[in-house]
Amino acid sequence: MIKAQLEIQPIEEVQSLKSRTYEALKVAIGAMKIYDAGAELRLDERALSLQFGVSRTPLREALAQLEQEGLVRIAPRRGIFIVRKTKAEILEMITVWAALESMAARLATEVASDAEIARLHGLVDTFDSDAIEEHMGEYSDANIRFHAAIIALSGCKLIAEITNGLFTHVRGIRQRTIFERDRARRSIVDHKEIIEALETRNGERAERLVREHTLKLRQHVEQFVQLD
Amino acid sequence: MIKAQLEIQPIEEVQSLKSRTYEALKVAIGAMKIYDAGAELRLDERALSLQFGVSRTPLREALAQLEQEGLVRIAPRRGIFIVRKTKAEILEMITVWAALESMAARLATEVASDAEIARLHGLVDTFDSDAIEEHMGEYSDANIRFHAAIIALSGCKLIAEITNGLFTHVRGIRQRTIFERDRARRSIVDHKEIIEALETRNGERAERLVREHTLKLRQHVEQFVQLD
DNA sequence: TTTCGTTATATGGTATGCCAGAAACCACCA
DNA sequence: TGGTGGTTTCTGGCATACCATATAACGAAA
Repeated sequence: MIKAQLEIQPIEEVQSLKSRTYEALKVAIGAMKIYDAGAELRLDERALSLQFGVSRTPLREALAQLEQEGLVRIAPRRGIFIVRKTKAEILEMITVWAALESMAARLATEVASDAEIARLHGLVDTFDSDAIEEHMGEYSDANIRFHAAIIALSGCKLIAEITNGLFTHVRGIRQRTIFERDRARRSIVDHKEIIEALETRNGERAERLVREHTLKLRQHVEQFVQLD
Repeated sequence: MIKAQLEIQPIEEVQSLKSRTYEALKVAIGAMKIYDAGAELRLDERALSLQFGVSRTPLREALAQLEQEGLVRIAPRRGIFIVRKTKAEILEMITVWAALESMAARLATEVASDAEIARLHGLVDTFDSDAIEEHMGEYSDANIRFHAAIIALSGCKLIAEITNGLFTHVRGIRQRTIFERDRARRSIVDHKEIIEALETRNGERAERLVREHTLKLRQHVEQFVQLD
């Protein structure tokens, strides 16, 4: 007998103003080109509360969370400032990223299924052609997704969480990072090697390749990106 | 000519109630044995605001930060609950720790001075004797400081920051972790090997040793610590 | 006695108002 | 004209009052 079951779907949980304000602020800050000279880094509580249409209380709680996350700095009776990361801090973030993603690669060789690993090809092989420079935008996206995929394959939620947090900060820099032709091409070669190491379940090698790959980025940023 | 200079010292910066409440709550939560069965995990805003002698506003901002940090969960109109980490989450934290500290060890071989590395002996050689079991408390402290020292030697502030955050969560577990005699003894052997790798500036080896050392802890917790 | 509906209460969510301190502004004096 | 000191204003910190909802308590009906 077939029961006519009620289609139950979770009640649309309208999030609190605090959390919605938090998200909105995060997006807004992410969209700002805070590294452009003369960018306005000051936030005004009252102005924001008007813009968002909420009172200062939930707004301030959202700001407290963003402060904890390191996105803004609250100076008592001075103002609220978007934090501009120094180059040294960016380099540290990339270093931490290297540590975490390489560990993720090692874990992936232990826990990911063959099918899951095989799916990585889709994020790399597309750009096999020599016409990379024409698809830099797409490549940049695929590049990010490739690294996120490895982290996902590790099954370690915490690594995903932390690297996500780092990404929030590094995103601003990305706008100013120039991928010259050779870097993109060599990056693809690296990615293929990484996939191969994962497929052969060579944890040691996968870890090393990912680490070295990311440290190349570190070196590149250190050498060519000007911030301060 | 010697000037009679005014001895200027920075004015005692009285922190905001928010940040002081944040610190106090963090300490209070850390001191709680939240993993004991029947432990009270619910926090009451109004009661806390009375206990701390502050209004709910700064208290709530502090709680918002703790929520961001993952120490508490705020359920709308239900209550505020101290987050009990699952065993799986603890294991992930140790994994992340392994990734970060091993990277720190690698960095330390590149940037730390000989003198700084030599100072590590002080945290290990003391326990050379076979009477470790009589000084478990001290050893536990020295053990923690040893790992913190390696991280400090890397010069990477971000690694220190993240591992500190992890430590806040793992501290609660530590109370329930039994260090049996052999683990302590073998731990000291590991530490000596690590120091030697650092002294010989063998980054590859230092990284591997630290990683394996921490993954041993992971394995131990996975096998012997019961939480859920 | 049990169950269901109603009411009361407890608890977090939000708005608002006032306060204190910092910075900007301005007037006055040298 | 330049600098100093007072005053105003702007801004975040904090307290409090009220609101909405989840849960508990209670009572009536079956």
